[in-house]
Amino acid sequence: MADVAAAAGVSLSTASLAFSGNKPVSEETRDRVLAAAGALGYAGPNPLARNLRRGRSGVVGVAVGRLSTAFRDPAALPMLDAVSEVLDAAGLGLLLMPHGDEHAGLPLDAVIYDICGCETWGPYDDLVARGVPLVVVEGPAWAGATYVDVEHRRGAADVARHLHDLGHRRVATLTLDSSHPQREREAGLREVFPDAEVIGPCDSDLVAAQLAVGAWWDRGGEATAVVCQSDVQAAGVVLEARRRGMDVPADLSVAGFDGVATPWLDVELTTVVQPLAEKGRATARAVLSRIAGEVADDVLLPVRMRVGGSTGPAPSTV
Amino acid sequence: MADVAAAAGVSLSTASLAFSGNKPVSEETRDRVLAAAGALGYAGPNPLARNLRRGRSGVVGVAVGRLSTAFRDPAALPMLDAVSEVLDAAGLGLLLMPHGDEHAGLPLDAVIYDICGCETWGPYDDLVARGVPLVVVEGPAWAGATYVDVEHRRGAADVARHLHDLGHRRVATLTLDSSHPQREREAGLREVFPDAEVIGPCDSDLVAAQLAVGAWWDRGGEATAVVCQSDVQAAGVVLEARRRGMDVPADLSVAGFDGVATPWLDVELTTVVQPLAEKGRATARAVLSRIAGEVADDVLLPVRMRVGGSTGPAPSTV
DNA sequence: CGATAGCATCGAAACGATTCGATCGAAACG
DNA sequence: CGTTTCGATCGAATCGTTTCGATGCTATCG
Repeated sequence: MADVAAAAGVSLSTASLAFSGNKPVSEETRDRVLAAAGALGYAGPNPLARNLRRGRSGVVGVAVGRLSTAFRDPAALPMLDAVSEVLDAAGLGLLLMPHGDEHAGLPLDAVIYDICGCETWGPYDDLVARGVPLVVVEGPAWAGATYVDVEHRRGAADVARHLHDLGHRRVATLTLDSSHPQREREAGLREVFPDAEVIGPCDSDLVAAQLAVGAWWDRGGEATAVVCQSDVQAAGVVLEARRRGMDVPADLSVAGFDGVATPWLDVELTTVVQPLAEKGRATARAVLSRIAGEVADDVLLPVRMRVGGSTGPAPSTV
Repeated sequence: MADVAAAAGVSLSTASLAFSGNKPVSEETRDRVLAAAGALGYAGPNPLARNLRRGRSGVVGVAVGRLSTAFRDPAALPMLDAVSEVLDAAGLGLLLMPHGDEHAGLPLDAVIYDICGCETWGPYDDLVARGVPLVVVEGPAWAGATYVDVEHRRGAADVARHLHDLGHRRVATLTLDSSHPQREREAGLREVFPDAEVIGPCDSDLVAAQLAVGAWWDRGGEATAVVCQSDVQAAGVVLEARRRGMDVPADLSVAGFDGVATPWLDVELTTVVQPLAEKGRATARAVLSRIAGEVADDVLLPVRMRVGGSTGPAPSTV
C-alpha cells in the first residue's frame, strides 16, 4: 500500500483512508489512490494486517462432530444455515471445527458448540484462556458460555401426554447417547410415563434406529408406542415395524422429534417441531453480542408438538 | 509476550523461540518462559500476529451454495468430510462460503469451489487479483485453477449401455441445472441414446424429482427407463412411479448417480459410484500443493457403475 | 477583519509476533 | 594452548495495516 500511496502522491495514512473510508477523503484523492492501485495491481488492504490491527479475525468457529455424522441429521442444516446467514451479513465467516484440537492455532473471534452428541469435548482450554466467547447450543453448562436451547423437556412431555390421552400405557423410548437434550427429554417423558422402558441409545440415523429397535423386539421388547429423539430415528422405527408386519399407527404409535421433512415416508410423523431457523439466528445473534463485548442473555426457545399420522389410539388388545 | 519474556528474564526473541520451538532453546529457559506465561495468564502467541508474519491465515474457503441445499444431497458430505480430514491434519481450517461475496475481507489461503450448481459464480475477482489458489471440483474451466473431477461422461455412458443391453430404446433423463457435470453426463448418455428425451432440470431433491417426473408423465411423457443425475433424484422417480402404479423395474427402470446410501428405499439403485472420499482427499491434496507454491496436476477420478435392482429388461409391450 | 470551526492530509506509533544476523561462551580439535 | 564449531541468546528489522494527534488551510461567524 505504501507503493500505491507514493504513486498517488499521498501519504500512507491517506491511502489507507481512501480504501477503508473510515474518515472522509476528498473525491479526487480517492480516485487517484484507486487508480494507482489499479495500475500497480494492488488488490486492496491485506486482510491479515487489518486483522492484526483490529484484533479480530472475522472468523467464527463452529464445533461439530465429524461432518458426515453432524450433518446427516437433517435438523442440523436449517439451523446452521440460519447461523451462517446472520453471520455473513455481519461480515463474519463460519469455520468448521470437526472434533479434534488441530484448530488451536487459528484466530477465532468466537466459537459455537452445537452439541451434536459431542458432550465429552469440554471447551478447549485454549479458547477459554484466550477469552474467546463461547456460545453453546443445547449443551451442558460451561462457565462463561452463552446458552441457546429449546424446550426439550416440555416437548417430550407434550408428546407423552398426547400418547397417554390416546390410551397408551406401555411406552418405550429410543434414546440418543447421553447428552443434555437427551436427559431433558427423558425427564419430560417420565413426567407422564415414569416407567417407560429404554430401548437403548442409537445415533440419529435411519439404519441405526432400525437395528436398535429390531434387536429390542427380537429380545422380546413390547410397547404400544415408541418415542424417538429425532424424526430420522422415528422413520427407522416405522420402517422396521412395517417390515415386521406391524401397522403404524394401528399396532404401534411412533413419535419423533425435530419436525424435519421426511418426504420419503408415506406417513407424517407426530413430532416436536423445533424452531430450527430461529435457533440458528438466536445463536448468531448471541455470537455477535459477545464479540461486541456485550453480555448476551441465554435463550430458551419454545417448541410445538405436531400431531401426524404416526400416532393413534392404543390397540385395545394390550 | 514481551511481559512474559521480561518476567522470565529473557529476550523477546528467546521467548518466541520457546513457544514456537523453531530454534533450539535450553530446557531450563523454556521452562522458565512457560512458567512465566502461566503466572501471567498468557495463552501463547497471538494467532493474528503470527499469521501476519507468516503471510498465511491457515484458513481455506469452500464455496458452497446455500448450506441447506448444498448439503441436502448426501453425496456432498463424504466428500467434504475427506477434505476436512486432510486439511485438519495440515493444521488448516475449512471456512464455509455460502453464495455471496461477503467473504471478500477474509484472509483465505486457498478456495475450493465445489460446484453444487453454482456455475454462475465465477471466481471472485478479488481472489484472483490476490493470487489466492483456486481448486475447482467438477467445475467449468477457469484460468489458473486446479481441477478435480470424476468421469461423468464415462459413467453416464456405462449406464446408457447397460440400459441398451437390457433392451431399452425409449429413455428419458432427469437433469440438473446446466453445469459442467450435467453437460458431460448428457453427452455420455447421448453416445448411446442420441434422442433421449429430457424431462427437465430439477434440484437433487426427492420431492423436486417426484414433481418433475410426475408432471412429465401427466403431460404424456413415455419411457421405459429414466436416467437421473443423482441417487436422490432416482429415489424420487422410483417413489413417484410406484405411486402411479408402475413397478420398478418391471415397468420402469431407473438409474441414479453418485452411489450414496438410500436405506429408506427398498430397492438398491443402479447407479454410478463416485469415489467421494477420494475426491475429497484429492481436492485437499491439491489445495496443500498450491498453498505450498507447487503446481498441482488436475485430477480425473474413475467411476464405477453398480447394477442394482432398479433396472431390468425393457418391458416388451413398448 | 479576527477568531473559530471543520475538513483533508500527514507523521508516527501501535498491533504482536517471527526471524536474520551478530555475539558470546564453552566444547572439540589438532 | 590457539583455533574452529556449535548451541544458546539477543537486538533489530519486518510483516501491512489502522488510527491518534497534529498541522495547515479554507469557509463561517459575529
